[in-house]
This record gives sequence, C-alpha cells and structure tokens, in this order.
Amino acid sequence: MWGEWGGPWKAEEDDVLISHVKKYGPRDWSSIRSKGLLQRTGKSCRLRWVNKLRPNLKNGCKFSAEEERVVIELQAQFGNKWARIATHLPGRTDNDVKNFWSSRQKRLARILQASSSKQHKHKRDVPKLSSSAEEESTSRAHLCTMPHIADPPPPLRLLPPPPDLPNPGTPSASSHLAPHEFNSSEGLYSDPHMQIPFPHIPLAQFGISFSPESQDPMSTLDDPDYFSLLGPGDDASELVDGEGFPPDMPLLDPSLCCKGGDSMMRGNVNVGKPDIFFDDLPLDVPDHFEPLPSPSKW
DNA sequence: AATAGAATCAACCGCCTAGTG
DNA sequence: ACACTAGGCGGTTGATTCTAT
Repeated sequence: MWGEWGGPWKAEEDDVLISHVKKYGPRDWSSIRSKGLLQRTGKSCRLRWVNKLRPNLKNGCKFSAEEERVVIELQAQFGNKWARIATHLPGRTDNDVKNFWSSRQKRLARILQASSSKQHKHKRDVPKLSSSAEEESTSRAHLCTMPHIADPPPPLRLLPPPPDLPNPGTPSASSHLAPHEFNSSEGLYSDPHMQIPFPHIPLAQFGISFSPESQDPMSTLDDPDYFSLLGPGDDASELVDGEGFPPDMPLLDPSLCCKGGDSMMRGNVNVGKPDIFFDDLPLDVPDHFEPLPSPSKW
C-alpha cells in the first residue's frame, strides 16, 4: 500500500527527524534525504513533524466541547481551511481538524439517514405514538423552553486571527463563503476580549428536535453562556510553538485535555463529554454552514 | 467471547503557490 | 519571463481501535 514515502514511521526515524529539527529548525526537509539521513521525502518529514513530533501537540486527545465549537464556528466562516482553523486551536494540527470534521460529518450523515428512515416509520405508525416519538416530542417541547435557541441568531463574533494570517475578509480568504463574513467595519473580531458565543441555531425553523436518545446538551450547564464559564485559555501563547498568538486571544489550553486523563473540567464546571454536546446538534446544521462537497462527494 | 460496524488515526496523493536561479 | 523545486494544504484511503450486539 505504501508508496515512495515509506509507510509508518519508526522510532529511529523519529529520532533522526527530531535531531535534524534541533539542529536546523523545522525547515530544509528535503535535505534530510539528500544527506542520506532518511529515505523519506521532504514532504513526508515535514508532515511527520507537523502532525506528530511537534511540541505541545494534543496527540490522542479527543476534541473538547470547546474545541468542537470553535471548529464548527470557524468552518462556517472559513470553509474547509483546516490549516487556518488549526491555528486557532493550540495543539491541534490541520490533520486533526480535518479528521475530526470528516468523522463528525460521517456521523451526522449516518444519524440523519437513520432518523429519516425512522420518520417514515413514524408516519406509518400513526396514530399510535411510539415511545421514541413520545421522547422526541418531549425534546421538542423542551427546546421551546430554551430561549437562546429559539431566538434569532445574533451576528457571529469570532476570535481575531493570529497576526500572520491574512484578514479573512480579504478576497483570497473569502473565496469559500461565508454565511458570516468578517467585517472589520462592523467591528467583528475587533474586540480581543470578545468571547465566541454558543452558536445560536434557529432550530424551530428547521423543524428539528434532538435525537431521542440524546440528552439536552445545555442541561449540563446552569449558565447558557457557557463559554464565559469555560473562560479563555490561561496562556495559550506559550503553547503554540511560539507562533505568536496575542496573549489575550482566548485560545484553548492543550494541557486541559491530557492532564489527568479525561479532564473536561474547566473552572469547576464540568462541560460533559464532547460527544454528548455535538451529537445533539441538529442533523442538518452543518448544511447551513456550507454545502458538503466531501468526503468523497458522499 | 465473537463479530460487525463505526470511529479514529496516520499517512499518501495531487494540486497549488512562492521562492529561486 | 520562465522553469524548476520545495513546501503547504485539502482530499482521500487504509489500518487500527472502539463499541454495540
């Protein structure tokens, strides 16, 4: 299966690569092969470094609820610009983000398929209310008690991008989209203390309810503005390879995920398992962010 | 305990772009 | 101005791990 690149990396190869980076920095990847240090291509070396060997990576950690939210929000804004999105997520690579997204899309597609076939069944089953339909209507009723969801969505405000990135409002950055364009004249992005609000989704207009087996994601929180509970990262700037994020930029702290195992605790608030949170998103919400060309055209 | 299906992860492919001679 | 090359990035694929039955 493996082509010219050489397949899975061995520990010895990693060592060679790491020592090269220590000596020369993360550059001159092709010289690794030309010097005979490794048989890998420069591309392969770079990829290995970026995705696995770079310091402060959150290898093996699931995306936190906060990270999921950021990805979803930024994907809506930038499109499938994974590298760009990853710059807002310390410790995450573009590959991580990409894998997370495609995995999530697959899951949603599958659930959507299941739910639509279930709906057909419901139609045939009426008037007898099945237990799942009963739960569904309960969920729907509960949704109506959630004003932050029923209300129309406020304008999105996002983090300022890292300084080395072009303004997302520039033509090159806006080619994909976006439902919520960056608008400097309106001050979006402009306030570094601005928190990303929970994506407000007008569920009612889609006729959506949470899946019957799900819990209400917001029920784990007393305060609907849960990002204020989560708070900004403590000091993300030191965690991203010295890439110079503004110190007040509310980036995420890689240490939160891995320290002490499955730690989803932040500021004494347990935000719950991420899957619970976004499993419960309406199934077609991503379609309102952007059409889905991929993976593999579905 | 065995199995199937789903989820996750790591790596490759191919295109694009910027830098260089 | 052009060709070449390295690096960057998004898409895709296959292996492995996890989970439900």
